[in-house]
Amino acid sequence: MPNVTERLTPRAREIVEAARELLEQEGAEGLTMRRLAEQLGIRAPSLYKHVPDKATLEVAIIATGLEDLAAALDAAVEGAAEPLAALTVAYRTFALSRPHLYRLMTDRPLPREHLPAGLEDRAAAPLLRAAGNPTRARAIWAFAHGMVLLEVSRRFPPGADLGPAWQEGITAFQADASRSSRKVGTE
Amino acid sequence: MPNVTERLTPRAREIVEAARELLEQEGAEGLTMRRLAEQLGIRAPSLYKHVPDKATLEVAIIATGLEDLAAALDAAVEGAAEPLAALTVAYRTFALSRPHLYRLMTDRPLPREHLPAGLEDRAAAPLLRAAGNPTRARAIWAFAHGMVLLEVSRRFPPGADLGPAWQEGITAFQADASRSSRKVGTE
DNA sequence: GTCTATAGTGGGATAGAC
DNA sequence: GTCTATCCCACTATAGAC
Repeated sequence: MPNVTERLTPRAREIVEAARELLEQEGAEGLTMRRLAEQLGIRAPSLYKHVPDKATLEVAIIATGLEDLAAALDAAVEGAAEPLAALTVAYRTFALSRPHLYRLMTDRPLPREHLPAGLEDRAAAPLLRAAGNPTRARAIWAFAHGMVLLEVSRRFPPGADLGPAWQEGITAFQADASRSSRKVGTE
Repeated sequence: MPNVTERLTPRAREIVEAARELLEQEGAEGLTMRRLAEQLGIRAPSLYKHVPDKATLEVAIIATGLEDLAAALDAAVEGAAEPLAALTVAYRTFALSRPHLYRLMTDRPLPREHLPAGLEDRAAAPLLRAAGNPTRARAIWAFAHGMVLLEVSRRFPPGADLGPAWQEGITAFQADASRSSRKVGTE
């Protein structure tokens, strides 16, 4: 299983695209080779002429998701007055608009050996820049990730207003940023 | 499917206990009625004399996990000089020592109708007290939840030192707490 | 409380023809 | 590039005997 997004035949690309749609409509359990074939109007065994197995297909889906995330975050910081706030909003929007893809992307260790080189770094770069150092970037990522997952898993009490909670975290980390840059500069 | 932890026969309790162990050893996919029976030295159909179905069993597992979490957090705050720091440490310890149970507890909406009354509130109370208001409690919870999940999913870069990231978040929210209590008091 | 037998469903994947 | 036929696996759950 070599790098996945590269050297994908056009037909394979269509299959990955259909798989993403199916995943989003039906969730991870609904993503089966049989249903995917059905969505494409073919039989399941035909898929194996274009994709070696289901695991490879999932890696390809994850790769497209990371590409999209990187693009969304890049667009969000561009010329933003408050990069941290802009990034968290974009991150939340990304995740809530494709919750099942987001889960697939974060549920498991990244299949780094099978991802295009530099992709993970590209997706992480905007936040790393806004946060100033890896430690703060990780803390802020964790906050956003936790908010998003608790939101899509509907684990907060029903009716909880989450806007203020997001704002609370953003404010806390912004203040922390100025305080810690006074103290230690960048890491 | 009525409230689950109450009115469990002794044999049913043993089954739930074995299920928790199996879950932790094998992960959520390894928790099947067949394997559970095997662990107990019986056949799968025999389980159904004691437990109505698998969904009920999962709810019972979640309930025991919430009980344990509530107890761990209560113990952590008791007499702690820095309740917020103590709580995050206890939360992390809880989750990392039973990652699959933790996932099961947070993956999906809480089955509130089938949980003992007040259990969710009991588990949430220590953080709510330490945070001062629900909004901040939610933000801090999200931070801890995100850290824990990224940690157990091994999504951080390999070798990343996560102690500083935890500290960063704790510090940020502690500072935020004093600032916002000056401004608005409790919610 | 446990068993055997079994129903019913659905999954990933391969062989080989067209 | 797609098909049919098929294998083999695993799962939840029920019926009914002991």
